[in-house]
Amino acid sequence: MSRTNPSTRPRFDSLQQEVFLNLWRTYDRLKQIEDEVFGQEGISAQQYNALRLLQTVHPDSMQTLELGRRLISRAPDITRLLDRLEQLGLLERERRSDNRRVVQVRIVSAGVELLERIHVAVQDSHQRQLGHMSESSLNQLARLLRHARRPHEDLNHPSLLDE
Amino acid sequence: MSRTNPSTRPRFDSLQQEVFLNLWRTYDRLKQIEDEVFGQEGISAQQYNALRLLQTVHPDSMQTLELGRRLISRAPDITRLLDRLEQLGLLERERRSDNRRVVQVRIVSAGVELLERIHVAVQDSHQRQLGHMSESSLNQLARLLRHARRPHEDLNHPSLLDE
DNA sequence: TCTTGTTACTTGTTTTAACAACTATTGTCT
DNA sequence: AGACAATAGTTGTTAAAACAAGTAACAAGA
Repeated sequence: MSRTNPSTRPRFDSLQQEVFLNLWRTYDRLKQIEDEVFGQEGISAQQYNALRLLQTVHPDSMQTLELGRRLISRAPDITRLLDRLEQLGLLERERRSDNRRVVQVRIVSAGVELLERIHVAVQDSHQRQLGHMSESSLNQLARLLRHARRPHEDLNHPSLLDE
Repeated sequence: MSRTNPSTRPRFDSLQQEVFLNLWRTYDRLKQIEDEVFGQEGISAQQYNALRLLQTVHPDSMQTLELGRRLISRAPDITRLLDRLEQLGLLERERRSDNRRVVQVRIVSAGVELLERIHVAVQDSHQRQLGHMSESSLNQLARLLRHARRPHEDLNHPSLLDE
């Protein structure tokens, strides 16, 4: 509880709590902005993220849990997330014959087209979210965020966000 | 798209996107840590937050939508959030006689006791989340997070996080 | 080859979240 | 006073998240 000057922060129990609450609120506010874009296409940010990952390996496929691990946000419900995208005709799944436990997931043309269709709107939303910050502030913020979560990342399965 | 050196970030469409994804992932990882604490008491972080706000005015009450506006994360479903806390016997609600549209919410003793009971565990979780960062890094991070969301805050209804 | 264990999902169930539509009250304008 | 708008919640409905338990397929050792 290294508070050198309590009078400046009377409403938090600790500096760590203050930072976490700021993180939570900032995420919530910024998320709302990009959710407007995804809402218009009828998908969620998490679903978009899954499609993006599949696009990086297209026309190859990726196995279900591997995809789940690489998502920005953890997804214990990866099966049904993919169910919905499959029902929308955005991807296809196939059980692998050499190991029938594994299900391979592949984005299909309608999925690629959706990504292309909303690409500009997504970029616009990121500008609206953070376009008011300088490049150096953004780099600094990214660095601090990575530092904040580093001890909590699974080193065996780093996300594409980790350096 | 002020990317001076694209080769260092080949996997993002923009610096703004990179920062937002880092924010999302960091929030997700840190949230998981404190959710363990709340899970043991059977409440959510958002519910805990509502109780905390009510505690700040205890033994006075606060009206429903005012409480909803002050939550860290927006809560369009504030009615049912309060329903659950009321069913747990942690708060009480009363329709105001001088304006029967308004419902006043007040934390009751069981709610205060719950907050006292888990206070230490919550503080511990914040230490586990961010205890590895220096005080100056934490202050810098808090400052950048406030800067990031400033244009998106409702100036008419600032949260207690805003300076 | 027959357990026993591990892996890779699936399913069931319960909470939450999000959005829209709806009700009850009060305020305002004529 | 009556009409109309605005306020403060509530309810209905659907989608998504979280957690636990269950199933099928493969792996490894006795």
